[in-house]
Amino acid sequence: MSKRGRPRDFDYTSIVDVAMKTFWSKGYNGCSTHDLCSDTGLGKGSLYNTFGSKQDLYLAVVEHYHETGIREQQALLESPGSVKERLQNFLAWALVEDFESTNPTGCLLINAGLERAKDDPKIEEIVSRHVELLKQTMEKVMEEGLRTGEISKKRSAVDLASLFLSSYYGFRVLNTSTQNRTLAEQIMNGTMESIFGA
Amino acid sequence: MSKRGRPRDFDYTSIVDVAMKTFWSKGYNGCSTHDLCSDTGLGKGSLYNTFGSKQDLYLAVVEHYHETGIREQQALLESPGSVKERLQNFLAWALVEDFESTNPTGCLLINAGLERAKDDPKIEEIVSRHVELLKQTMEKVMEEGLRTGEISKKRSAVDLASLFLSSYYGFRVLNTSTQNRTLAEQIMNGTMESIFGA
DNA sequence: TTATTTTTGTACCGATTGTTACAGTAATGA
DNA sequence: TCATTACTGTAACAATCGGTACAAAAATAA
Repeated sequence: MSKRGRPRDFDYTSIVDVAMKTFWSKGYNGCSTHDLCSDTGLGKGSLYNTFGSKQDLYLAVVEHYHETGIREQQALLESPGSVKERLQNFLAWALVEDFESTNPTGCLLINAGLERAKDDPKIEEIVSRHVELLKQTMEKVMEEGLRTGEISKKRSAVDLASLFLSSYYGFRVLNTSTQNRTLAEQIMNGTMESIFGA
Repeated sequence: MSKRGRPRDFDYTSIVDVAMKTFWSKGYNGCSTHDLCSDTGLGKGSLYNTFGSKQDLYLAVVEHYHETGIREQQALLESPGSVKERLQNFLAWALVEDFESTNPTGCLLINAGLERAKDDPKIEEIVSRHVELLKQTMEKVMEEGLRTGEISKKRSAVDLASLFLSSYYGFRVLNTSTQNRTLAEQIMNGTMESIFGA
């Protein structure tokens, strides 16, 4: 007695995934419901029946981006290998995202935070949650580095994580805005040196 | 024989300044020509006769933001006082901008870079130019710090400037997206420690 | 004054905005 | 089969989009 009536002939998550790329490349205000329909292949009826509104769909999209993103980031930061290698890999992954990905350029979460956090508290909540989780993971990595001596002491894990966090987000923004690969590599150098430098 | 005909009864720069705040708080796609007209008090005739198009007005706005911004930033970084004080003041200024300003929150240049650089090469050019100038100024400051010994050596001025640059932009983005003042202060700590820490 | 030039406000343009209404279709449980 | 339920596609909605046309207004140079 659970499901009666015609079942939908598309997969919810696949549609969210397609809509994600549309929002990602055009922005929230920069794309229309027509764009979303033609990209997903859905009619307006199905789209609104399933997601309610453009705003709700965007919410589902950003939530989905957050979930897959934080998993990927945590995997990179908690992988085997030295702390230095892991942080290096993290930045290298971001570099690929910003310069060589088949996905739209940049970080959707940053875009969402800047374009919509002010107008949509739920977006601000997701972004804050993501940042908090990422920062906590970074703190654990820094603690490990301090414990093993990979990071020469004198700084707290919180300070180190905060620095790495902000540098990472600046990295993403500058990559997207200027597409300057030389600068990107200088930032990677500067960031790694600031943590592991003699 | 220079100027004939009815002179406009508004000040060009003042209008750019008002339009700046409209674009700043709503984004390029998020604000309409109607918004711009009602905020500036201009009719559509005057607006289009003077600026040509929404895109052109936005360009003038971003250019204006760049010019006044880079001047302010350079003044902070080249003011008298120790290198440490100057960098501290720079971040403190950004903190005020993001949490206590009467202006719209955040950095218009970042917004412009993320929302429009991909679609408007002229926007990308302004952002790149601004970042390059800011970075050069930071490099000079770092060189001075290294020369005087305020910054304990082993790192190049370029690496130091790149780090400070990315951390600064991440700072702005996180402030705007999460409005988390505790995090902001941790980032300031972490960034300053990474440069001046023992 | 008069001819010229520019600005200004208003009306208007077709296109697009996000959203809804609804008839038609397709699956279900009884 | 049949009543019920849900999904799909199309048409349409008022509102708004960026931009233009144009006549009235206001200033100048002569």
